[in-house]
Amino acid sequence: MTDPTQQALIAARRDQILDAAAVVFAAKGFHQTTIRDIARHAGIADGTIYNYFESKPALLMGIFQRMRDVILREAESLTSAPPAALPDVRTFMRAFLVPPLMALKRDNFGLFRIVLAEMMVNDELRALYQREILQPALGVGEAYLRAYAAGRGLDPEAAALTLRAISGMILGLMLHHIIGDPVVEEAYDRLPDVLADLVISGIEGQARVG
Amino acid sequence: MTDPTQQALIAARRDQILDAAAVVFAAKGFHQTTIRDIARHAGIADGTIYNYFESKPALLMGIFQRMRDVILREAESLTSAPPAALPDVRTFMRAFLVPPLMALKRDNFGLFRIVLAEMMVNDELRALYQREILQPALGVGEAYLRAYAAGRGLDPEAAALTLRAISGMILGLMLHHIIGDPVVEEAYDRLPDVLADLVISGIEGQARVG
Amino acid sequence: MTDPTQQALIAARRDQILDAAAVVFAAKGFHQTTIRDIARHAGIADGTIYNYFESKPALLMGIFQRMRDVILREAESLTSAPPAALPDVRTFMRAFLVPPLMALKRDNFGLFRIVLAEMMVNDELRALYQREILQPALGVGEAYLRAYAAGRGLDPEAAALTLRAISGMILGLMLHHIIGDPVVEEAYDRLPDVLADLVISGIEGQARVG
Amino acid sequence: MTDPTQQALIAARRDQILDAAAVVFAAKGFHQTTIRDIARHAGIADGTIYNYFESKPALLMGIFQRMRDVILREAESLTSAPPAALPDVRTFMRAFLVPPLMALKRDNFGLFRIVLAEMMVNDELRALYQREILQPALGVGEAYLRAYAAGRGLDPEAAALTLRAISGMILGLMLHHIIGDPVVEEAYDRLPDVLADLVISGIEGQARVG
DNA sequence: AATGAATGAGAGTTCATTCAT
DNA sequence: AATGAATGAACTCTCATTCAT
Repeated sequence: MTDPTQQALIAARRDQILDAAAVVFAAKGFHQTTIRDIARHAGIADGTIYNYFESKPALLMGIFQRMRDVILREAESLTSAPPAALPDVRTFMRAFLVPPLMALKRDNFGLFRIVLAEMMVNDELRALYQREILQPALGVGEAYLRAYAAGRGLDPEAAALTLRAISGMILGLMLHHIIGDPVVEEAYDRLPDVLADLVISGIEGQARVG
Repeated sequence: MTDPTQQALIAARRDQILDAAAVVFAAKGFHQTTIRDIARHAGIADGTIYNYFESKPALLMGIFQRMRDVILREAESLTSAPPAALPDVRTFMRAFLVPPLMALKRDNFGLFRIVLAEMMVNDELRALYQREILQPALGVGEAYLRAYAAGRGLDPEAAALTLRAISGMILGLMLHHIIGDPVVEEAYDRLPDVLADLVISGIEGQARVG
Repeated sequence: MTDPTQQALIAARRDQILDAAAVVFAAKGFHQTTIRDIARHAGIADGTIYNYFESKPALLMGIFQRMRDVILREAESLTSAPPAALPDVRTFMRAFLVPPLMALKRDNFGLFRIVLAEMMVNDELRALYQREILQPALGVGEAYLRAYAAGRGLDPEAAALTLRAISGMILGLMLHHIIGDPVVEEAYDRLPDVLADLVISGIEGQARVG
Repeated sequence: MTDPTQQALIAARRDQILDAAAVVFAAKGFHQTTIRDIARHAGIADGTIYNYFESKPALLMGIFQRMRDVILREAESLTSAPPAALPDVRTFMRAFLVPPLMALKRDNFGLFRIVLAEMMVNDELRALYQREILQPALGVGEAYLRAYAAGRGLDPEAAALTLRAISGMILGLMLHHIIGDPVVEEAYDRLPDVLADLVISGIEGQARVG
């Protein structure tokens, strides 16, 4: 049961199945994909999938949890960095903007599209995203922004909402890309810089305006 | 065939069906909704729906096209206003931000959720949104922003991307609301103001930075 | 909804399906029968069955309820007879024995076999049989036996158990037939007489013994 | 191959599996039970079962054959008793009635329920029961009854049918218990006496009537 | 034009059985 | 001999769509 070789085999098979599911889901969408599609793509029998996953939705959850694990691991290396002093705004902003934008680009937007679509309709998935990805990410950002605001005499209460605006901007631009806006598609790689400029100016502007 | 009474009757029936479909889709999602659900909710027979719509996806397209018509009509009143002089930034920004944010709030985010979800997966719907809603809206904004940039000696080439950032911010914050971020839920009505501040400062900042 | 023609059509279709189900169940058993078997035998599509019945077990319940209705109708003609005086023992005994023995013979034991088999395993079916067939039948018999015992100075408390013995005898002999005991098969038609003799002597014997 | 230690091991494993199968079948029914259920309950692997039994139905046959062996062994001690003189009727009747009634009570009616259910549908099982249990038991009884009838000047031809009536009564009362008749449940232990009384009177009555 | 019963392809899932280890 | 992962045929049930009335 705790035989490490067995564990590895099981994990490998799970991964094999999730890999296949991810590819097919990304290509055809969750509802358009059949279990048989996934099994064929993984080179296994239909029934085998059910030795590793409860149901078809469980496959999506499995994919999502793998995504989350990757993100968390990346985030850790970010957070665990020496928090000696606050990094300067631009450094922080880029550290906040780059990972999600690039993570998405890496998998070609395919999976995110599917997960996002299903999230609109699947309460469990939505709650999971909200709890395990969105809130933690916002938490890190909010802590920095509050500290920054405090040091500049800005209204720290605005931090939470400003952060949502920034995070929303990221999310929204990824959506633009998915939807197929050619401008965003073409300039996607320049987004971190452009956004950082815009946001930093925006925040500093709040100082003058506030 | 072109009997106006007939036409009106047909239009009324189509609306009745789309109304029912909108309610049920919003409540249960597109795939979870059956034609029977919609027929029952509209108080008609299943088969009748097929006298007015080709298929189940066609219902979603129908809903979407009605949404588009409403939006276009609203936009018209905006654009057709005397373009004598450029409005000031804040006025324009609010005119750009408020309609989508409020349109969504009006229908309780239900339909947008469904349309968005299906857009991720349905090429036709995605193209339609891109072509008939997103690009026109961006076009209006971009025209203003270019003019504004020109008048201020800013880089007009940045306008397109900046506008996407703004538009993405709107989209992303609506997503935040749908996903259930409590901060956005609570402060939703203040978003236009906060965003306008942020964006205006951001743009003006670009002037200094650039 | 209450259109009598519609009602008749629906009832006819239900009957058509139950007829087919009864034939196939009797031939192959409940679990060995597929919905497709039944549909084919009824000359309809698989899906049509589900317009009239919730599920496969519901078909068995439907069959059972029809059986019950037939039995009740027969029993009514028995009970509603002028209860002026108690019939003599032999008359009553035969009236008690003949209907179940003959009802079974009529349908060739096939359905009873299936219903009995499923009753062993299906709580709902068992409860229904117990409540709607067994107990009512026993009730009628017990009333007579108590009256008879009272009139003869016998222990009326023994009536309940004696009646179960008689009823059990009927059930058991039907089982013998189903199992294929050649003696019972051959003499099945003489059973009412033989049993009546045995039982009457047995009861009267209780008088002397008691 | 004929290594006695091996043989014993194999027999032990077979018994272990049948024990598990008996428990699970009794609890959930034959069709509701999976091979995995049985394997888990026996603490072995699914595949191991197939080293000892051909198929799932073969497990039921195995259980049944063990039941038969027990019954035969019990019957032997009955039959092998000094057949010097005929026992008196009451003694014989109780010897005929008690074993099946008590055997059933012992295993809580669970297995019998399942075996009976499957017997209705499984020809092989039915034939086995008929050939190896029912007919032998009836044979013993019939021999006695014929001798008894001969000694009393009764019609020996009635013996066969009368015996079926008695045997049927036993079977039927066990069914009543399984179906859940509260009267039979409560008085189950008194059945041998009540039945013996009824039957003896019945038989003797035949003498007077005949 | 409206109906809704009929259709049947196709879905997700189960599980008896096999067989490489 | 024991294992249990893999298999895939077969199942029940759903539902978009059709069409005779």
